[in-house]
Formats: sequence, C-alpha cells, structure tokens
Amino acid sequence: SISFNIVMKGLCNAGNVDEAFKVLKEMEGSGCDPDYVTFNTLINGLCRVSRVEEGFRVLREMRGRKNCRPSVVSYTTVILGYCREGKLDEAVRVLEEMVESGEKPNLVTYNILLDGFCKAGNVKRAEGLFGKMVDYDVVSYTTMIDGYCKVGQTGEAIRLMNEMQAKGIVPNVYTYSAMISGFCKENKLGEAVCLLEEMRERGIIGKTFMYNSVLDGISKSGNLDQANQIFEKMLESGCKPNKITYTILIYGHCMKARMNEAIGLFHEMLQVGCEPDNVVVAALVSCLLKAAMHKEAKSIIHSLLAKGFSPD
RNA sequence: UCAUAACGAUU
Repeated sequence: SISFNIVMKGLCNAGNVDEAFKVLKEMEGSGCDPDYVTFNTLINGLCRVSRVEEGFRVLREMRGRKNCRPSVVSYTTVILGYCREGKLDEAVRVLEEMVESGEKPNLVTYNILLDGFCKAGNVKRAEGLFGKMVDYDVVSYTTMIDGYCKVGQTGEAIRLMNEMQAKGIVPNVYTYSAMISGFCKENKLGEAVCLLEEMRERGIIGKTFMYNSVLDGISKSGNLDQANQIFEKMLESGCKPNKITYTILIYGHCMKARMNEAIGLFHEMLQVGCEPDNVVVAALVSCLLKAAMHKEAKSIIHSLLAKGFSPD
C-alpha cells in the first residue's frame, strides 16, 4: 500500500483528488488495505482544493475503521484547510474536537494556527498563542516574523529574529525572505541589504525573488553602483538571475542614462536564455533613440531576431 | 509513504 500511497500523493499534489479516490477503489478491489497514511493523503488532497468539509468527513469516517484512527496529522490537515480558507473559528473547533478525542496537538498544529491567525489579520491572537507555546522551531518564528512584517512591524520582527537565535534556533532562507521583503516594502533598503549579506555569509543561497525586490528598491532609488554590486554578489553566491532581475537593472540603467551598461545587460540576458518582454525592449530602444544611439537601437532589434524572438 | 512558514517580485 506504500506504492499506492505515493501515487495518491502525486495525484493530490497535482490537484487531482478525484483520481486519487479512484486509486482508493482500486486498492480496496485488489485486497490492499488502505492505511492511515492513505486517508491522511486524501484529506490533504481535498483540503488543497478547498474541499475541507469533505476532508473533515473522511476524517470522521476514519473513526469507524480499525487501525485507521484519525491521527494528529489528520486533524492538523483539516485545521490547515480551514486556516487557508480564513475560517479560523472552524479551525479552532476542529482543534477542540481533536483534544476531546484524546489526540494531542503538536508543534505543526500550533504553527499552522499561528499562520492562520496572522494571515487572517489577527496578529494579536497569534501573539497570544505564541506566548503560550512551550516549544518552538524555525517555522514558528518565521511565521510570526512574517506576520509582523506583513503589518509593517519590522522592528518586532527583528526582535524575534534575535530572540530565536539566542535560543539556538537558526534562521533559514524562509526567515530571511520574510524579513527582506518586509524591509523592502517599508523601503528600508539598507536593512534589507544587510540581511542579504548576513545570509550569504552564513552560506545560505538566496532565492532570485529576494534579490529582485532588493535590486528593485535600490535601482529605483537611483543607486545603480550599489545595484550592480549586489548583482555581482548574487551571481557569485550561485543565485541565478531571471528575466525580472534583468528587467529591473536595464530599466534602472536607462533611467540614469547609463546606456552602455543597459545594452550590456540586455546581451547578457539573451546569452543566459532569458526572453525579454516587449516592455523592456521598448523602454531600452526608446531610451537609445532619445540618446541618439540609433545604431545601437537597431542592433538590439537584430539581436532579438537572431535569437528567434519577435519584437513587436 | 502523510500535515506547517518566505515569492505574483519587473512594466
């Protein structure tokens, strides 16, 4: 049944719950007993596609089966489903039902509720729960940090980041990502840059979107030298730029009339296989024309054609 | 073999 479970998980993750239920039928037909993992997988599949009620029903049906008692994972999965729908009251109700039936919530259960409260706009309630928890991990902290960042409380978020490290909990790429996008939204670019650096020093490879938001802020503030420097570090650290990264930088250089660098970036972009969209091309070409660099403008169009792209 | 956190970031 392990193989069946794996197939079902694949189907569920692809959003194909109904197919997964067909597999369940096949299992039963072939004398293979579904186990608690099978049902948990189905519950998760249903919750992922917003069929939480049905997921909850599957959980209840588990109670009638031998050796398939609903576990902490079953309940937690349903709680997650309700949290994602923003139905926190329902989520809490399931939690209570879980406790009544003798199943103890674990750290994952609490982490999910923390996130649910934060995402529902109730950071205070998340804070309350966080204060009552006895056990924390990097997810608990990152969830709260993200919650604070999303409501503009980066100071509180940083405080938690220090606190977690004092407890020996190490921030990971999720933690940095939450903090950095929080700082970027507040236009605290200096802080964002510092955290990017700290992250690299710790050997964590950042994600492209993290660099993009920092680069965007820095470019728009007109500090192209710094943007270029961060871009260098990004490449050195092994983080791959994408089309958006190049778009940000090309724009930035155009705005500062640094056309040769803009052109250089454009060619680099083509070389690494990023397809520029018409918006960047239009911006670049029109800037070149304004700067009376007609030859260069033409050559941009030619490079595009040579690569098989069609500029409109 | 099952459940949790960051990203719709460029125009």
